Amino acid sequence: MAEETKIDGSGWRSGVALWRQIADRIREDLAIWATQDGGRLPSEAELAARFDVNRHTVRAALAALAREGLVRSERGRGTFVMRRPRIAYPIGRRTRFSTALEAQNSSGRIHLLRHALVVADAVIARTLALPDASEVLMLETLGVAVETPISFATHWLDAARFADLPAHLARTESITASLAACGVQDYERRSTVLEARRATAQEAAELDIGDGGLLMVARAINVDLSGHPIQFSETRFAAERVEIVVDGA
Amino acid sequence: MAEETKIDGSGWRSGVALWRQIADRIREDLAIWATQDGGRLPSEAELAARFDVNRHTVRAALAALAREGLVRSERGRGTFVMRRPRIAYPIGRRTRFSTALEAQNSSGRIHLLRHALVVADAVIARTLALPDASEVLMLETLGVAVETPISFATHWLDAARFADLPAHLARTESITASLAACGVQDYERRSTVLEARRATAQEAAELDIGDGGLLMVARAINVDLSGHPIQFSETRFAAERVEIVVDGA
DNA sequence: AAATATTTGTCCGTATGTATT
DNA sequence: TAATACATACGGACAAATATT
Repeated sequence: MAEETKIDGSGWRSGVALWRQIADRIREDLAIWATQDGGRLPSEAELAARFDVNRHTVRAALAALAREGLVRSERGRGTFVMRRPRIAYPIGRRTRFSTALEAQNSSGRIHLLRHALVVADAVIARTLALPDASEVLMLETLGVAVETPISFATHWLDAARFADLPAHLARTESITASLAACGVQDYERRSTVLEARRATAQEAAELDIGDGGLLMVARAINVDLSGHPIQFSETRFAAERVEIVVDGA
Repeated sequence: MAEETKIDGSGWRSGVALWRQIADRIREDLAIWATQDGGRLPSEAELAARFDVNRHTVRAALAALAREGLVRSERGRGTFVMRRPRIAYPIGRRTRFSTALEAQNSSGRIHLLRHALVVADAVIARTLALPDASEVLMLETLGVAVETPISFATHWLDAARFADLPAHLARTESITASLAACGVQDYERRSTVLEARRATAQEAAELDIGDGGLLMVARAINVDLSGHPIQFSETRFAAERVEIVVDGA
C-alpha cells in the first residue's frame, strides 16, 4: 500500500468506471485496515491523493462499498470496515457439510431448492457408471451457515436407486441422513476438482452475491463402501465467504 | 443459453460498461461453443438480439475478448473461439510443480523472480516455528507451462537454514532439487488452504492476465520428514488456466 | 459462373453518463 | 453549481469478404 500505480491515463478505457476500479482496490485492502486503528480507513482526502483522483470519485467508491455492506461512513469520524470473516470449509475423504461447520460452532443447514428427473448427459452417465441417456435424479441445494448462503450445489444420482431421496432430504435437511435412509450406510469422496470463475446471474441470485461475483467451484464424486459411484456434485461456493481447507495435502 | 435476462436497464449506471458485462457472459459460454460448429460463435446480429443490445455493443464485447486472445473475428466468416484448455494441477501430500505437469506431457518450469532476506511477521514466524522477528528468506517464483505463466508464488523459509537456496534455485529451476542441495532429502505437504479472489495489479502483470482477473490462491505448509515446517508458500494460480485436482478427497 | 444472402468492418451522427477543473 | 472533455450506447448506412444457391 505504500505506493499505488496510476490506474489508467485519463480514466476509464477499460469499460469499468473509475469509481468502481477504486472501490475494487479499496476492497482488497479492507482486510488489512480491519486489523489496524479500530478498522478505520484513510480519510477521503488521503485516498484521493493515493489513487490520484478527485475526492468526488473516492466518495462514489466508498458509497458503493457501503451499499455492499462492507464499510460504514460516519460524519466527522471517518469510514470504518464492517468485516465478516471467511468460513473455513474442510475438504477431505469424509467431508460433510454439517460437520464441516460444527468445528467452528456455526450451525450449517442444507436446504433443498428443487429436484427433477432428467436424462443424464454423457459426462454424468460415465461418471456414475450408468448407461448413456439413463434417467438421473438432479437436486439443487443451498448450504447456509450463520443465516448466510455459503454454497449452491447441483447433485446427480442414479434415479432408480435414489427415487425417495428428495422426500428424505426435505425432512432431514441432511444429505448423509437421506442417503442412509436409501440404504447407503456410508460413503466417501473419491476426487474433487476445484476451479474459480465468475457467477452467472442465477448463481449470484441464489448466493446473494453481486452479479459476476467470484465462485469457487468444486466437482466431487462420492462413492459407497464398495467403491461404486453414487453421487456427482458441482458445488459453487461464494468465494468471499469461504476458504477451502485441504487436510493433509 | 435459451433465454437471456436483460442486463441493466440503461446500462452503464452500475459502474461496469454494458459491453464488458456482455463480454463476461459470452466468455462463460465459450467452452460450449468451442465444441460445436467448428468453434463458431453466433453472429453479431444474433448476439445483439439475444442480449437485447445494439450490434456495436456486441462488437465492443467481442473486441475485448479478442484482445484477451479468446476469440478471433474474420470478415465475412464469423467469430471463432481460440480455446486453451485448463491445465489440471494436482494437490496432494507429495505435490511438486514439475511432476504435476509431466503427467499431461507439459513441460513445467519454475523461474526465480527475486529473493530477499526479510523479518518474519507474526504469522510467518509462528507457521515456521521460529522466534518472533526471525530473519526469513523470501522467494518469488513464476511457474510456467507451455510458454504460459500459470502460478505466481511467494515462499518463506528459515534464513539460517536455507541461505544457499536462491543460488541453487536459479541454476536448477526446481524447488525439490534446491531443497535437496540444502540437506532436505524429502518433504511433504501438511496442509493447504484455498481461496479465490481478484488479482492485484502486480499479480495480474506477473501472470499476464487482465487487471482484476481471477486467482485461486493456495497457502501451503511443507514439512520435512521429522514433521518440522520448512516452508510456507502462497501460490496464486491464474484461475482461467488451471483446475486444482485434490486426489482422494 | 453468377447472383444473392450472410457476416464482419467502418463511417456518420446523437444522447447520456463519467470525471475533472 | 457549471463548464468541459471523454467514454458509453444506440441507430443507421454502406463497404468488403465470404458462403450459399
